[in-house]
Amino acid sequence: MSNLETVFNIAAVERDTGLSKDTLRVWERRYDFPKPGRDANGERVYPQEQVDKLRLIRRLLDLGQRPSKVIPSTSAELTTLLESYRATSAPGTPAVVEQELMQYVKLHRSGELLAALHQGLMKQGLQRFVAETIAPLNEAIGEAWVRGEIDIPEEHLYTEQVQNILRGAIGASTTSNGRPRILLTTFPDEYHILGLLMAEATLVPEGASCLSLGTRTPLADIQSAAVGGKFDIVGLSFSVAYPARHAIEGLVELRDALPTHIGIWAGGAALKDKQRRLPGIRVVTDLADTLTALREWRSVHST
Amino acid sequence: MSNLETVFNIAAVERDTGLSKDTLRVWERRYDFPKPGRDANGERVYPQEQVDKLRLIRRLLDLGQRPSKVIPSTSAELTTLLESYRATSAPGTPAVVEQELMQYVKLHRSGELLAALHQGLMKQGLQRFVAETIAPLNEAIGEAWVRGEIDIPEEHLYTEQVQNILRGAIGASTTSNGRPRILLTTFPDEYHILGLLMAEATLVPEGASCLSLGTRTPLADIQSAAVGGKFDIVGLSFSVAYPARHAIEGLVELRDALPTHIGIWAGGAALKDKQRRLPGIRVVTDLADTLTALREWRSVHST
DNA sequence: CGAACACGTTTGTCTAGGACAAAAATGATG
DNA sequence: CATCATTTTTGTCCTAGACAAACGTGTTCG
Repeated sequence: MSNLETVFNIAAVERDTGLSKDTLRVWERRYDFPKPGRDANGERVYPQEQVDKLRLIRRLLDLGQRPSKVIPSTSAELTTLLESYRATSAPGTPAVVEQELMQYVKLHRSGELLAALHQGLMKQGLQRFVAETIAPLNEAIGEAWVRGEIDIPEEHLYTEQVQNILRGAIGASTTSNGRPRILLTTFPDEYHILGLLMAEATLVPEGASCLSLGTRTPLADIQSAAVGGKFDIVGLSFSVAYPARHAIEGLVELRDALPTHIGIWAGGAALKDKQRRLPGIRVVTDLADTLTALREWRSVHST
Repeated sequence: MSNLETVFNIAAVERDTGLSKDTLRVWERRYDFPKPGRDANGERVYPQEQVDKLRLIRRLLDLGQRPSKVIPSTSAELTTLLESYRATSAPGTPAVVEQELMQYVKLHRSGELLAALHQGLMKQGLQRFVAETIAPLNEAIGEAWVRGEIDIPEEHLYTEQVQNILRGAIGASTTSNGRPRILLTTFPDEYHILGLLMAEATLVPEGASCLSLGTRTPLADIQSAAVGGKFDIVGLSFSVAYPARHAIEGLVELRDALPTHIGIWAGGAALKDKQRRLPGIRVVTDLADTLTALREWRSVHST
């Protein structure tokens, strides 16, 4: 049996952590971490543990820490630090159901997971199910991922099951003539689709007609699809891992490329507190705010 | 609206064209194009026309052209070349329904597309719908893409709608205790999911219990998921675009990493005629063959 | 006491050319 | 014709220096 000792090249680490190749190299130069090995060709080879630590660091940077502070710490210290954030922020979200679902993910109980999700959907209805079950669960999964408690296949399994549930429910309640007409997609280097599906699941029951292009649409194509399809709004989703700077640059460029009568809504953790750098763009802070944005649009466009 | 002379920095060009910064710089060195200006800080500044030409080039590369051939040409010549692709490969004579669906894709009639797909599903049942409608349509879409008749957003739109339909239908007929237990996924650099969904839609009605991990699962994770989840079979899907050599290497490595009692099924256009280089792996030629493989497994494992 | 400004530090991205392996094209051989 | 070996093409990685934007800190002023 061959050894599948997991190592990563620099491109893979960029994908997994959201830290650019340039950043990874300059950190190595300045802070002496990460310290990858080299293969026969002199190219960097990152072991699993260093990638894990980089993910922890990335998470702390998103929380406002600075590289020089966190990079020298050990993984254990970083985990403690992350948990201290967790303690301060989470006000009353006990969620027994959430813990149960999380267990199914960790134990690969896909059957039970699907059944429990289905049950939640039936009980709460699509919108509440998404807002009260899926969204918090997403966050819990993200945190567990950073803490190394869950793995890629577990995250894949989770994403697949949620997609199965949400796409089924969206398909059942879809309308094609409602207003506004909303085009949903992501930028080319964003792979995460759950944000889009959650937005669609929130908007469709309100009578908006949503069209999702899935992930990874080039900017020029977003523009031509929006104009050609006579959409009122373009909705973009950014996961935590998406570099805020990229998001802002891309959004500004898109705003410039679209006629002013087409609105842009941008949502996701990467854009928290970035509204002031995004004139002409509606930053959607969470799913409830998505509904607020919808009401705003309708009150402005009612004649 | 945008100011008269819109210019782009290298990061923006990477976003807009999908060509990496490294590639842009090395082309400039080797082919003397693109030839961006420089700002006060000595950094590249790309004018609109060069970005437009880069997009044309990108498109031609996707169609199989090589950089050294196309980069020296003018934009006008490239446009002509692109149009020649449309003219050359005459489309065969696809079925009437198929043509109708294709029209919906081209015209962005997502509502009608979804309705027609739904109707097809109701009329034919899941298995026949997949084999007789979706599979040929997939091929027609692929050909139209090569001919330049459809674009990235149209392909995305198609993929999304088919996913909505198939996931809904699979969810409705899923069983969790059937045999064999099949794990479905793709290798890390394969993004296309429709092959997996079609396989799942074919197998689930036969009473197999399928678990899809979605796309892009690292080899080591496929291995641990297959062993940990006590699966009987691992199913991999490869789209036309997937390099056959990579597929073969990966499959051989996976075969080596899995215990012999776990079967490997590999399907997709990339593996046509490669069976003899893949000992211990069942190459599945099409959807009908998938059912044959299932029957084979059951007759061998019936006690 | 808080806002506004100036200053030093931190940090990410850009630059140049060199190098090399994977992929494609080409030629040779069964 | 198909398979194998060789050459050319092409994308990605390398090093190490530079600099502007973001950030933190200290100072001054209303």
